[in-house]
Parts: sequence; C-alpha cells; structure tokens
Amino acid sequence: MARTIQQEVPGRSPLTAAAVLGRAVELADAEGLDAVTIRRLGKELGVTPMALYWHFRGKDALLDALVDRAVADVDLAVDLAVPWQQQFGSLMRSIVGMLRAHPWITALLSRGGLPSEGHLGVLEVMLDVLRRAGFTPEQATTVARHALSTAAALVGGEPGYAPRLSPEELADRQHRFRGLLEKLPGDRYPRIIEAAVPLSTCDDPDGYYAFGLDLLLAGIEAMAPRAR
Amino acid sequence: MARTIQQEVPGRSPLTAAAVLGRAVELADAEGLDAVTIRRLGKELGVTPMALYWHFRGKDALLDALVDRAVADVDLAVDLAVPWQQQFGSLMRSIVGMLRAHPWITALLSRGGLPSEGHLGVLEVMLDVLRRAGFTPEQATTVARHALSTAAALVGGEPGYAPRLSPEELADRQHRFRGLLEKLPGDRYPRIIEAAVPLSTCDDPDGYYAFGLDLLLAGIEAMAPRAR
DNA sequence: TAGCTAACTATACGGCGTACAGGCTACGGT
DNA sequence: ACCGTAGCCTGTACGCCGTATAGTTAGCTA
Repeated sequence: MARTIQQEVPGRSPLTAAAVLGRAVELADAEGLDAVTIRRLGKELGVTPMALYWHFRGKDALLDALVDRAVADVDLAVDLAVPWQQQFGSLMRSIVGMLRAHPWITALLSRGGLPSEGHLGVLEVMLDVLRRAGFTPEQATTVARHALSTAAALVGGEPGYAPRLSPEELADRQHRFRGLLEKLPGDRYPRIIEAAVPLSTCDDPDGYYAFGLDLLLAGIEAMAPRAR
Repeated sequence: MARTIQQEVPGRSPLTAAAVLGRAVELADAEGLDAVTIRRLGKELGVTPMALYWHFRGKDALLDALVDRAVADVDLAVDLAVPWQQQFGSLMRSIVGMLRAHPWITALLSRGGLPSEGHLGVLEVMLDVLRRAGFTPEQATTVARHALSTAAALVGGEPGYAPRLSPEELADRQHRFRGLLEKLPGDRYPRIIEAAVPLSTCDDPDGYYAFGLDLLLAGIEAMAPRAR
C-alpha cells in the first residue's frame, strides 16, 4: 500500500504538488504572474505540461493552491496582553508583509471563488480580535473585510507597484513620468506640478505602508464601540 | 484635405476608435474583462481583428483608452462652500460610483503605465481639495494615492465582487459558501461560524460602500493638519 | 505471470495577440 | 482623364495559451 520512492526518469525526482507550487512562486516573484503558465512550469520542471494535470485539476486549482501557500506564511500569533489596536495592527502588518513579498497575490485574491483554508485561518483571528474589542459580529465582519481589501490596495497602489522591474527599468519609468509632468499645462494642473516630486518618487515604501495602516487603524478606532 | 463620409462597405459604418471602445465597454460590463479580446471585438464589429490595429497600437493601448473613457465619467465638480471633508467625500463617492458601474476597471488600474489624461484630471482635483484643507503637497499626494487605492479595493472587495453573475449563479455561490461554513470544525473557527450570516450575505452594498468611505474619511480627518 | 493503478507522455484543438504584406477606395493634383 | 497617395481594411501566418483525450510505462499486488 505504501509507495516507495520511484525514481526512474534519469535526472528528475518525481513531481509533487509542492514542487510545482515552489517553482510557480519563484516564477511569479521573478517574472510576474504572466510567466506562470502550465507550459512554462512544465518546461521548468522537465516535464510535459499535461503532467501537471495529475497534481492539479486545472490552472485555477493551481493558482488557488498558490494563494493558499502564501497565505499560510502570515503570522497569526497575537499578544493578548497588548491593547486590541496593537493586536490588530501587528496582524495587519504581517498580512501586508506577506503581500509585499509576493505582490502578484493581490491579483489572485480578487478572483471569485470559495475561501481557502488559509483564508479562513486569517479571517478567524481577525474576527476574534475585533470581537474581543467589542465589535458585533456584523461590525467585525465589515471591518475585517475592509481591512483585508485595504491591505491589498496598499500593495497594489502606486508607489511603483511594478515589482520585479530592474532598477534601470524603474528609473526609466520614473524619468518618463517626470518628463510627462514637466510638459503639462501649468494652468490646468497646478497641484500636480506642485507635487511632482512626491508623485514621481517612491522612496520610503516603508513609510507609505506605515501611513496606510495608521490611517486604516485610525479609522477603525474612530468607529470602535468603546475606545480604550 | 477634409475627408467626407466614406460609407462604401454595405452594412457597416466605418470603424472609429469610439465605436470600438463603446462595444468594448458593453462587452466588459456584460461578460467580464476576459470577453474583451481583439478577435471578439472584431467579430462584434463585423470586421477583421487586424482592423482594430489601425485605431489602436495594440491591446494595451485599447485597454488604456478604455480606462480613460470610464474615468472621464467621474464628476469632478466640487462645492467650495462646504467643508473640505464633504468636498473630498463627494469626490470619493463619484469615483466609487464610476468603479461600481464598471468593476472590471479595477483590474485595469493596477497595470503599471503612465497615467492618462483622465487620471491626471481626477488627481488634480483631489490634490486641490487636500491642499486647500491644509495638507502639504507630500501629505496630499500620499492621501490621494491611498484614497484611490482604497476606492479600488472597496469595489474589488468581497461583497460578491462577482459582477455580471446571474442571480441564480450568485445564489448558488452563496449556498455553497454557507454549506462550507456549516461543516467547519466549530472549535477551530468559532468567530467565523458566529459571523456566518454577515459573511455569506451581501445585501446592502450601499451600506458597505458608505462604511468603507466613512472609515477612510475618518482616518484622513484624524490625520488632518488642522481639524475643524 | 497477469492485472491494477499512479504517474506520466503524445497529439490535437480552439482561442489568443499580433507581425507582415497586400488590396481597395476616395480624394487631390496635374 | 489619369495617377499617386493616404486612409482603412483584409488575409495569412506564427507562436503562445489551457486542456480534452488517449496512450504508455513502472512498480506493486495476487
């Protein structure tokens, strides 16, 4: 009943779902989500594209598994000794950190479909923090949903969302953008021209994320049932 | 020099970029962004797919134009007589309204690329409101970026983002989701089970959007330089 | 030895974006 | 009356994509 190792094909260990997902993550991180194709994965793994269909029902299932694998990286430990705002904040920081590490996930999250186990785990912890803070189940649901959306939005947002771009490409982009700003009619876009520098630079991404999270948390706290 | 009407092909008026975009919007609204393909558009317009390449440099340019066309629908009028919070709020409501009308835009917004004219128009007005409220150019830039991301996130967020789904499909989804929730282990996911109803229903989308915007605005106001 | 099953391979289909080359129509100049 | 030219479109082909279907192989069990 137990299968032993089966290593007959010369240079290759047998395919596993985990190996496929691992290579897929590498591909997505390095070349973007568009590079993750069945055929490409097959080639990378030294296998016929159709071989992947033994391990996954189709590309959708593969992508779902990919999201789940990433979501599992979120640190769900909460310190019950600190105020709920801090508990929620560190939760959000962990989520944002995971999304920043793999920005392509945001595109996958907004495909419909039932939530995966990883999803549910994160959601459970968020709801728990909010419920203990005094929110009703309805309020907690709304806040958690909104917080998750905001996290995705932060990562998808402008500060050069362009991941995996080489520094030179990024500099080129920035240069072309600044060129565009410079030849804008000054009487129509005074505010944009005035803000040309902050608009076209994206230094201090950490500050950007900190600001976004602070703003979210400030909003949540302003609506909290009993602030403490 | 001036070309007059040229209607030689029997049943068809000559193609224009606007006509292509119009059909593309209809397609995206009715069947989702995936239905917008060069070949499909050509078929719909009674024309060879390659004909579209006369009017657009490629599919990317077509999609960019599509976004621009939609963004132009945003109502940029602001009432200078009301507090800046209200000015910004109605601006955001207009933006969210546009995104809700064409949810597929959110997917297009997060593709990199230089901002279009429509983009700049919206950004200019947002920055203006924020600057007059006392934010520095840097702050205003950050807030505007974040607000735009949040608007996109709201629309992309959970409440059944599944657009264009028939009511029956939507009910099926909801039913399967509730089934999943019911057979969850109660000891591992108490908070989720407790919130099963608000999680699986998506009535009152207006309330969802109002909440999201209120939360954003509360956060912004909490960080405003001189609160009023 | 025969048969079963897990894990692949081979082939093929239809759809996608688009490069490239060719053609047709209406107009302006001569 | 002719023709060049510009604008608009067609035809064909290439190389990707996901995947349905069917065939092959290795190792285990009986």
